[in-house]
This record gives sequence, C-alpha cells and structure tokens, in this order.
Amino acid sequence: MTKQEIHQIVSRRSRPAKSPLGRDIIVTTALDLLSRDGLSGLSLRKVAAALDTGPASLYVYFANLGELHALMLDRALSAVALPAASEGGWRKRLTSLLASYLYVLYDGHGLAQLALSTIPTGPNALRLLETLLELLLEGGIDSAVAAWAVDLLILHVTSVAAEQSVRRDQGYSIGPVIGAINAVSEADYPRIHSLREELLSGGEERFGWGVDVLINGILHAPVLPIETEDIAKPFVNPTE
Amino acid sequence: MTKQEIHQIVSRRSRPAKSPLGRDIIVTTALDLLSRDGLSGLSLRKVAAALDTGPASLYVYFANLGELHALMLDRALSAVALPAASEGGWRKRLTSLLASYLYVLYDGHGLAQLALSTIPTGPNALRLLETLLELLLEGGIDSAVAAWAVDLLILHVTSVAAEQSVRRDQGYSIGPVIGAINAVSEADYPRIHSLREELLSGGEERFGWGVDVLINGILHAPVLPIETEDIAKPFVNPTE
DNA sequence: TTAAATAGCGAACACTGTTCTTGACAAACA
DNA sequence: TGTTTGTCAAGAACAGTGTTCGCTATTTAA
Repeated sequence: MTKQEIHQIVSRRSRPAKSPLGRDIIVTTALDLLSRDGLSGLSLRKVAAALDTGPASLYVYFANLGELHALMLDRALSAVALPAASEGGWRKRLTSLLASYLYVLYDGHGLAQLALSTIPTGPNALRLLETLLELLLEGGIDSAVAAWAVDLLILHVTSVAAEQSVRRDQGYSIGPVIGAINAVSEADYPRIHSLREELLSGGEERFGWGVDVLINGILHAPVLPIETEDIAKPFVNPTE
Repeated sequence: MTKQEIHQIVSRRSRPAKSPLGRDIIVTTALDLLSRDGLSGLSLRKVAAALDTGPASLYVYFANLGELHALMLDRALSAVALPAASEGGWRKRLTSLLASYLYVLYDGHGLAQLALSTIPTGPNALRLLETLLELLLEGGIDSAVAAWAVDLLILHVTSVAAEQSVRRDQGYSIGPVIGAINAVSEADYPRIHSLREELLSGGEERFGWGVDVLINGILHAPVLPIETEDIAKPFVNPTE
C-alpha cells in the first residue's frame, strides 16, 4: 500500500445527483423546525423529511441525536451578543451578556430545554465562557471564585430560560400550578397562602433581580471553598 | 346468566382476581424502576410489565405520563428531611434542608431530571416551599424578597442535582467536556486555558459554596425589584 | 334483579431513534 | 482506459415509545 493520503477529506463528490446535504444545512433545518414546533416537535425523521430524504441519510453526519443537539446549541449560541467595552462597566456588560444569552435560549423555542441536557463544547459556547470569565476578572473577582461563578451564572440563566419557555409554550402547564398555589390551605401552609401573590408575581424584571442576587452573592463569596461538614454529610446520609 | 359461572371463572379470564392495582403501587413501582434504570430506562410499558399488566391498564389512574411523573416527584419529596428547630440558626437549617433536597434528587437516579420538567404541586412540595419561606422570614428577609428567593434556591439546587446526576450516571458524557476544556487553545481562550483546572475542580463542597453564594446574594438583594431598561430590552430585541 | 359504572387488558395506531443493507457515483490507482 | 475504493444517499426494518379504542369482567346502586 503505497498510498499517499496526504490529501484532505473534503467532499468527494462535486455535485451529487440530488442535494448537497452537509452538516450545516442539517443544523439549520433542525433549528428552523425547533423554532417552529418546539423540542417535542423536533425529530430526526422530521428533519430528514424537511430535507426530502430519509432518516438514515443523516447518520452520515452525526453519530446520534445528541450530537445534532450539541451542534444546534452551539450554532444558536453564535447569536449571543458580546458586549462592547464601551457599553459600560463590567457589571453592566455582564448583565447585558447574560440577558442576551437568555434571550437567545428563550427565542428559539425549546432551545433552553435542549441546553439543559446538552453541555456544549463548541466555539461559541467557549467564547461565551471566555467572555464571562473576562468580565468577572475585570470586576476584581478572585480567579478561583470566577471559575466556579461562571458555571453558577450559566446554569441559572439556562434554568430560568427553560422554565420561562415552558411557561410560554405550554401555558396550560402553569395553570394548575397557579391554581394549586392560590388554593392552598391557609391553616396548613400559612406563609405560602399569605405570599401567594408575590410567589407568582414578576415577569421580566424577575430575571434581572435574580442576576443581581447572584452577582451580589459572588461578590460576597468566600474566596476559598469553605469546608463544612453539614453540607458534605447529606451526600453520605441525608437523615443523619 | 346462571350463577354457576360466577364461582368458576378461572377459564373466563386469564387473570381472574388479580392485584388491586392502585395509584400508590404504581407510583412505588415506577420509582423503583427509576432508581434502578434512570429516567431513560423508565417507560409506562415497563412499569406496566413490572406490575404484570398492560400499558392501557395504567390509564385508569393517570391521564398521561406527566401526571405520573408529578406524583412520583411528590412521593419522592416526602423523604426530604425538615430540619428541627434545635438544629441551629436559620441559615444552618436552610443549608441543611437544601442539602437534604439535593440528596433526595441525587439519590433517585433521574429524579432530578424529572424535577426539571415537572412543577410539583403535591403536599410534599408545598411543605418544602413552606419551610423554605419560614426559614427565610426567620432570617429577617423581606417577604417579597423571600417569595422570589425560594424559587431561586429550588431552581438552583434542582439544576445542580440534575447536572451532578448526569455526570454520575453517564460518565462518558462528561468526558468530552473535560477534554474540550483541557484542549482549549491558549491563544483563542486564554482565561479558560489558565483556569481550566479550577473550572473542573470541586466536588461536593462546590454545592455548599453555591448555596452560600445564593444566600449571601439574597441577604444583599434589593428589597424592591429594580427597574433597569438594559435587562428588559433583550426580551424585545437582543441586538438593540 | 337489573342497570350502570368502572377496572383490566389485548390490540392497534402513530410515532420515535437507530441500524442493516444495498446501490450509485466521484476520485484514485493500474 | 478500466478497475477499484471509499463515501454518501436511501429503502426497509427493528425495537422501542405514549396513547386510544373496544371489549370483557367485576363491582356497585337502585
């Protein structure tokens, strides 16, 4: 075998009989479908059908559905707007960046739910991570704290986006919750009863409040990880 | 119809007088299956098979799978240990309660993922909510702040539990992430590169750290919801 | 005794992700 | 110029999934 395989593995066919069908077009089509029908309406077969092909054809480009999800998420994250240095102080830019991330997840129906079950490692996710670190470090936050804080921030925003998305898309799902909170027994749960309005109140400003709480907490966080036995315990035995 | 047929009905039905098959036994069986095989290994048909019946039989007790999920979650939440008043100050009891909640989710494989997609309204969930409110109010936190803070705390702990569960159950899934973080280009992402160890470090103490950050942030939270235009904006248009 | 209500359950429907398999075809080699 | 080779497009099928439709059998109420 004196084969010289120095050449790159580009597309071997210049123009196939039918469609090009590359990774990009598949991800784009899948994101379109996701935005329209949500995560539950997204399936490999529907993506294939939208591309006028069969489901087996897609497996040339992805090992499984999870891999497609990861690629979709990273592609979507390219829409996250990085704040310009002229936009203000680090804290304002941090809030702005998180808001942009929130909106991207919120805008693509079902994207947030996807983000919860997929840890993206693509360039756009790394870019977001890098920028978050940069802003926290600019704020004078200890680097070890910042490293843990970015995960805290991203996890929080992702969770909020997922929760809000579900509330928007499946409004019926939140109905029973409101009913349950409002119909709670005053005798059994006095605090829930008296605070039932506040528990359910707040729309968009609630997100800003939460981010503020997190940043304030991070600013007041212990620099070194604390070692408390009370916290480690439950991992061993919760009732002890 | 003569009565003699009622006495010997063995041949009339494959299973003459079988099991009671109530909601409780179904939820119990489903939780067993969840603990053993995780969320992906849980299906209505497997629950039915474990009860030696068909899937249609379960629909007498639940409208759909989501309803079963909600019942499972609330049942599991009964294991959350409420801290005794003698256990210490409000903050210590709050941490202890959240740790117990975390452990319950973490212990039941896949329970945390279930909790992310299901908002429980059962008595055990309300009990948890009530206790959280009680502790926060005891800590002197404004009631409006407390009402929003409980959601923040629960959402955070649930997310962490889900993330940790996935890392434990599907260790392979975290492998690529570690690889991606470690193999990150120093030129493109200098902060990720220099902090790669800290980003991935920390086991159980990281949860305690996160809870501490949240509580500190809540203690330093503005009493009244702030109104910033920068935050509301992205909901309308992220690029503006 | 009779009628109504309900629980159990087989069968089927419309889906899902994934794999096996078979061809077609451009590129590399003889 | 063949001939081989590796890659990709697809059809078909497999093993699952949640859910619904009827039909029995049993229990309950009148």
